[in-house]
Amino acid sequence: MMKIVDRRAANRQRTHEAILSAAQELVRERRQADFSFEELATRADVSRRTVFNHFPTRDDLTLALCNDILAAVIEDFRRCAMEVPVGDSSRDNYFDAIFTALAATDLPGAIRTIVRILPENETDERVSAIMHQALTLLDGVIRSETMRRLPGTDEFQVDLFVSALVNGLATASEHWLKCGVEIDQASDDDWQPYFHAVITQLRHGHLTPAPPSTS
Amino acid sequence: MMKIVDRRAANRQRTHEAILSAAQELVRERRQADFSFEELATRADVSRRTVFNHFPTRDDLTLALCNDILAAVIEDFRRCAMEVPVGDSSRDNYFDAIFTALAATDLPGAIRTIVRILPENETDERVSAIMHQALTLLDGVIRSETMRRLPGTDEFQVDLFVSALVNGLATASEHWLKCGVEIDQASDDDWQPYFHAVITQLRHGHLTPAPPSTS
DNA sequence: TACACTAAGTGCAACATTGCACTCAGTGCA
DNA sequence: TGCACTGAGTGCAATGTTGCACTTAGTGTA
Repeated sequence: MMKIVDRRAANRQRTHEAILSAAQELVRERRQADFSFEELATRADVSRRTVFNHFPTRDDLTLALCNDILAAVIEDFRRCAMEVPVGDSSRDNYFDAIFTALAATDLPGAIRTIVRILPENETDERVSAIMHQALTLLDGVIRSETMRRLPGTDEFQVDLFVSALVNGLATASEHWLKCGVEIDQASDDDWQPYFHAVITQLRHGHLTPAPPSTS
Repeated sequence: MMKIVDRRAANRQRTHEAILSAAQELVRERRQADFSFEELATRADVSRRTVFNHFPTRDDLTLALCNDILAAVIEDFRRCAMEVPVGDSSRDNYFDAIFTALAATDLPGAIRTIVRILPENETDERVSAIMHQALTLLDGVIRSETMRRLPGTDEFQVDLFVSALVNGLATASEHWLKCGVEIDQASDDDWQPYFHAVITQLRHGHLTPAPPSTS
């Protein structure tokens, strides 16, 4: 058993994760984030005061939860990307790999969950901003995978692509939310046209006519 | 999930128990108490300073360990006593029940363990005192069982019996330790004559000739 | 509409753990 | 025999958790 170098930091981290883990558990059971901080504290086996110490406002907790949800997607992406052979460093090959890995994650599930945990009276702008911020967490992992598959690519080019992909996904999620289908009842299939539109535009550029309408 | 009224007390208790539990684990693995406080802390997942906060000296820890070992015997006794029907409130019936429950505990194992965890250079007097103190923990449980099986018995009579039994066991353990057999290698059968001597004397009194020699 | 209740949020002090540096005693080795 | 090392033990301050009391905002009900 390894001796822990900084037990204080480790304990604090453990408490932090226990709170987040408990919150996720409650969201899973409730289908929304309607638990009280008291309830969360009990579930996490810490005091209510401690929950506030770690998450000064409910907003802070909500954002952290969103990040956690995306972290799971990132982990999925990483694992799936590892299972796709590197190939011949062609752009086509690379696009296939990235989109295959992305498609294999539960990104639609994550989007649904994020919507569910936001307060019901949240403004569209606020929902959109949070979704964008969460999706930008994909930035790093996609950048890494890009460097791995297309070594030597100009950094600016990489940034352009990654940025276009991440923002494309954010935009797609926005349109999905506005499509009129109750997001909580939406299936993964409902998300596919939006996802497909993003990857098609990225492959062929914006001079190519848009794919068939998503509605 | 019940809300904990005093989380501080509960957490402190949990830490205390984690340390004791870890110590027991190390004793079980090592066959003696030769672990460092550092090692104990790591096993208990607390800091070394915390171990000292809970057990200011190694002696304090040793005594607490002895108590823990006897607590297990007490729990055994309680469980076994529950399985023996109350009967007719006769003295004979009562003696049978108490001695049956006692015999079903791992009292010899507890004695062996206690000896093992004491420092090798501990004096006979010290070993004896610790053993006595530990065995007196049986006092309460035997008293309760006596009141349950012989309701209305004079309290003085109860005290006489309980005291005679507990001190008899302590004396028996002392003689067992002095019998020349390496206690660590002793079997439960080696203990039986000593145990038997105690219960016989308690049943019939000291005017009856002593049972056959224990050596 | 006023009041009671609930829950988020806040300030502050008590408490328990932790880190760190140190002393002291015992042990082993050159 | 002196020195280096190890582990028990100690003092003290930093850190994180906890308890408690309070404020504020929102909600429901008589």
